[in-house]
Amino acid sequence: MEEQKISERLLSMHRCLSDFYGPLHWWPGDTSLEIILGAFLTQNTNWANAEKAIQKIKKEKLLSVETLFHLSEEQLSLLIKSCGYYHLKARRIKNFLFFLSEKYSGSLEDMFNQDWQILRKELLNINGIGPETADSILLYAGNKPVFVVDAYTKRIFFDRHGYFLSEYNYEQMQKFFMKNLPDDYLIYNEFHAQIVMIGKNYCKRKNPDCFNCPLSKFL
DNA sequence: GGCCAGGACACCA
DNA sequence: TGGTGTCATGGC
Repeated sequence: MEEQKISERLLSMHRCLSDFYGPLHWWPGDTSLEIILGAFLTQNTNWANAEKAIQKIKKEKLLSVETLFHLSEEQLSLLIKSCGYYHLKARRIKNFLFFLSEKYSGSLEDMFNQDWQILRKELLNINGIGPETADSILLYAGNKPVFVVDAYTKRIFFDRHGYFLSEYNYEQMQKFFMKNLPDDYLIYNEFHAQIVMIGKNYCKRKNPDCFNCPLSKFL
């Protein structure tokens, strides 16, 4: 398909989903710190379990950079147990907090004032932050124009709609969207949120419901 | 009781 | 560079 056609088609899909879902107000979370925590906690985990862990941290009034930084890895792991992989995720969150403290004096505002392409590299250097987590942090907590690719994106645009010629890696898939969509973080935000909704509701690994999927007319 | 969920990394060849 | 094992809880 010609590039212009691909762009038009992607935008058309995006508009179709906007009509279908309305504004999704993503990412679920009141503050940038909460969004960042969510990005770690939902790694290979369903959101409901991650959400429980966040609620527990909020209920204990521990949701601040300063407080979490001084919490031990063990204490943190017990708070986030509900989301699975909790030892691992506690270490990863502590790795991030250590980076934030060392590099930006614990200030998320200073961190997000950094050029986002440099910040992306810095985040990827932290053990426990891969491309999806880094991009979720940049887009949803920092309002940076980065497209987030996840398991649903692959399933919908590769397995279902066959947009990618072969199985692209993360960077290639991301480039596909960023090349073909306007450079606008609001569009990236909303489109990825819509993709997750479609993935959860219509494009499950088993028993996909293509018939009722609002994207079926684009097949 | 089995399968799955909004990844990332260590290890090995 | 690519494939495989590991990390783990809770809902259906």
